Amino acid sequence: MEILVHPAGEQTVHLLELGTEQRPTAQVTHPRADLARVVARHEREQSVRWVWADTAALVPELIDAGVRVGRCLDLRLCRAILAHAAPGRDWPDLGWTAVTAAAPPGEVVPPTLWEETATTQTLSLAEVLAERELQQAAVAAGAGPERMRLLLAAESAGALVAAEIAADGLPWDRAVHEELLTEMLGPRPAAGARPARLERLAGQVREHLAAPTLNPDSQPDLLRTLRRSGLDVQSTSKWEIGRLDHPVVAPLLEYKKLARLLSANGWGWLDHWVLPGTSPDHRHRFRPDYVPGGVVTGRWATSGGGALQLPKSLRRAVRADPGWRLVVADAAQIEPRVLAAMASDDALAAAGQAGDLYQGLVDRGIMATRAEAKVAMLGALYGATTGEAGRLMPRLIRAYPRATAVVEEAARTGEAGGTVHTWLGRTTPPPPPSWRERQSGRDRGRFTRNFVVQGTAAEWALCWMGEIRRRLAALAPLPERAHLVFFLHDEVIVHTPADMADQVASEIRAAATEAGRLLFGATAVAFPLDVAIVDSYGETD
DNA sequence: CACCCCCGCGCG
DNA sequence: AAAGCGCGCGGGGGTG
Repeated sequence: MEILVHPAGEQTVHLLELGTEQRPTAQVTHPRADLARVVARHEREQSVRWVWADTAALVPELIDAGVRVGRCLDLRLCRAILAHAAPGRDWPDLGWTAVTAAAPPGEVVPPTLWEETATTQTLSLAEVLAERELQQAAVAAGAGPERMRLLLAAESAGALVAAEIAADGLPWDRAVHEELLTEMLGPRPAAGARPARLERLAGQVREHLAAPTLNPDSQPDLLRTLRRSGLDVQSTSKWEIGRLDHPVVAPLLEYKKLARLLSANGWGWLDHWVLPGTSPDHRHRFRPDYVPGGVVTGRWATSGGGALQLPKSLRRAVRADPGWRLVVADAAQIEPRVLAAMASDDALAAAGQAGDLYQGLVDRGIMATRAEAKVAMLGALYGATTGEAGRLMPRLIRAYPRATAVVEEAARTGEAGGTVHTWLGRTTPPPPPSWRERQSGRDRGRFTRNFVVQGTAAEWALCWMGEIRRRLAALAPLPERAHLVFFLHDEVIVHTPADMADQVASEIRAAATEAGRLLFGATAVAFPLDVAIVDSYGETD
């Protein structure tokens, strides 16, 4: 059954059973403080799909109260998908344009910001009910109602996962992180000062360039100084500097690497984003602020913390609690596999059957080396026309005409100003009316080409995670339940009691197969994972 | 001072 | 200095 939850102000909350004929059959009003208890009772008694405007606005208080829900429908996220899929319908403005950014931990948020983001509070019950009915009508009238329902369910499950990861946090070993920083940068400096190692490197750079006042953090200053030293560079990128023959290259590249580490994940980041866990025998926790559906293609984004850019060099600091383990799983070559399934390309499916799809291309004599196979495949997915990828393209098209036709077709549609959609029906926004003035058709074509694959891969990942979440909930009750703690496009980390790690690993594998079946039915495409059971994320590099 | 853009680099 | 997609983030430096 479906129950709509609608907070009315700070004090009360309405619960409405949604009848099969889309009309509410029973409405109950509770004090807001009772919400978690009421939700928990329903969860115990029957299988419920909760329907609400905004998961991020409701679920954290349930989690705080120790209550987890099985399924939901997040109307705000569904609206974002449906408004693009059915642009002809008359969608009222509900103030849902912006993604809700949660406050970083410990941050004092100005009240005005809260007022701007807490837009769902102002909606009336009637508006939410009307929205729900509009959405159902749009789904039913759409090109693929079944697929769209799966997408909306998966997107909503993602919102639950994101809320739970924020609550549970990624276990983080502060001491390991601090050791790494000290090792690479030197001891923690006074606020605003450069760490010793960086200061030394800056000195070497200034010396090699005979520029005693150079600020290596200033791109204009650095570019000017390099050119004045007779170095023919157009930028200060490490790519370009790396091919120079000059004694400044080594210290400068090292400086850039370490300066990046300091500014992105230094002591400041650690203080701000890694906080004590809820229990004394826990490690600290990094709580990523994921934004489900934050990317046009349907990938997640982040808003603060940079969880999706966690440098590999720091992954050693991600460590399970004592008595717990991390199960790290990533989907091997998910984008080409998804493409093979979309195109029913049995030849490409067969190449990926044994495990490594790129190696499969080599074994079949299509490409000479694995590196070549990867470059060619990524080139096809991204729309490469020149260089090595462009040169290899004809061989790929000849070997896999069905799969390559899917992305070529998406590119042609985009070049002509059309919209394309993913397997489950997420649609590109239309190009703005004046797009040709600012963007070439080729640019738009590369975007739509990649959209269908990146977006469908994101759908697979959502189904995978939703299925993992469902299976883990069935495995054990809280608080000893294994739980998702990290997500990175095609990779997950589950934090699990050590004695359940093997079981968790096999559930994660089964979930991957199930995700493929949910999206594509009986497909010839395999969705293998690389799975590792470790104490530290760094062990998987 | 707040705001915005550019650049460069981390991730997939 | 990217060929070839999608992002977030921080620092510098300019503008109002």
